[in-house]
Amino acid sequence: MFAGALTATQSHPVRAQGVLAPSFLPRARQISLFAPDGEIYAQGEQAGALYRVEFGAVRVYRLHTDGRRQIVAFYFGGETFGLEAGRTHSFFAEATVHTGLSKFANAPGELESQELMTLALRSMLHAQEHLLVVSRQSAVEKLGAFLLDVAERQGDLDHIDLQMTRVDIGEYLGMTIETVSRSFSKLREEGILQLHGAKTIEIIQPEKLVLLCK
Amino acid sequence: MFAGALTATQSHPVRAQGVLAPSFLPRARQISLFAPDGEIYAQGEQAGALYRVEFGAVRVYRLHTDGRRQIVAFYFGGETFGLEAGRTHSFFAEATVHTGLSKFANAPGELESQELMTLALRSMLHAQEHLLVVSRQSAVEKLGAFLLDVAERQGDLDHIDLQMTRVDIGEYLGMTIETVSRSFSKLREEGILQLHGAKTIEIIQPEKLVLLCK
DNA sequence: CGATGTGTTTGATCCCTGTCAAAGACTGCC
DNA sequence: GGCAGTCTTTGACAGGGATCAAACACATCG
Repeated sequence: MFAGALTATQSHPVRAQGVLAPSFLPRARQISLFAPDGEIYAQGEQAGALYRVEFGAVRVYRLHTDGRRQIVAFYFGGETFGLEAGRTHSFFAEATVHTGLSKFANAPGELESQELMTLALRSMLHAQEHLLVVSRQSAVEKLGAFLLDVAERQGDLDHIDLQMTRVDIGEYLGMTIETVSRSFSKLREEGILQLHGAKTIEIIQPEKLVLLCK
Repeated sequence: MFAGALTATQSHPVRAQGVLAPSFLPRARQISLFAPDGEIYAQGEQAGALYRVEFGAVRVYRLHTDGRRQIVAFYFGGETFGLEAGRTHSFFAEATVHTGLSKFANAPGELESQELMTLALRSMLHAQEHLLVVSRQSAVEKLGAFLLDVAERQGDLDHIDLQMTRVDIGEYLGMTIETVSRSFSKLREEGILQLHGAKTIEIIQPEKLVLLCK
């Protein structure tokens, strides 16, 4: 699970595409590496650090009492996560693929900073956006909205590198992997997108996709 | 894509109930009254105030482009809402019944306060709780979880005064009014609850309800 | 107190998605 | 490069909720 830590190497600049390159945080000295499914933190653990994704991707989720998993967010390169309301984590965080993270200490007193407030409000906003997507009616629309979100966050509106499995997508959108797969097929059949392997996606007709999901 | 904001508040996990008399905010001088469906604020309007529900209930919602409405939160007596990430509201807020609100000024500079940060994070937590309920789970389970939430927030675990219509509940839980109604009937048939009129509910077997909804 | 309109319940039917099953594609490893 | 295991796709089927429709309760007002 834990994949050790790589010292030094401040790694590539990382595209700070819009989302939260926390310039206000102390510069990280090292990057921790995580293998796929590697645990970053668990529910109940002491919170108090922020993480920035240098490369790879992270899923943050919660477990239902019946064992089902609800993924509440994914984080990609350049994005920051880990902020918590209390002293302990109320979610689990894992890498979905080989992932590198910078860790920033975060003393409680610093919580008052304007930037952290912004981070908190954005998380709140994202949670609400997610709610709107999940409560959308059809499976194809959910998937489409998800793909548009990922494309925008990855900075390329035509090509997506899905750094996660169908299981992850299903648990994020609240549907089974079969339905996820069928929805992909439907979008492909309609000429909206093309799949080069299961995880490399080309959006052929972005306008059509936007129309479908909005 | 992020336009802005978020209505925050108190609710779920933290059972401070009725609390949330935000001592750090200036005391309100008067109570504004709203008729059922009365608009409190609209999407796009200037934000910058917090509201506390004195009596009645409030729905906060967003409109999908297809005209469907997604209610993201209800607020009852003693609870506070209206916090926004940006300068404008990204949601609509309306009274569901005859409602009284106290309004608190909230200058932008005050956003750094620790209390407001907590409010934002709790709001995020509530959104994610809501997500767990809405995605997955059967209609009966959704309704059950909703009723348990409301009962706890209203302070009486056995009696609920639903200050909203079936339409509101449906738009909150992501299902049609027919399904909401059928779910009520099912819970009644199983002896879990009893309805005195459509909006006055008595929970006969709270334990059974908890078991059902996990 | 009855009338009208709104809100709720119940019924019948259809379709989407979950479930079970199996074949096909891809990846990592030897 | 070939094998094994995992991930993905596709198919068949069933069930739950959406949709369409109508009867039933309830509130407000004349």
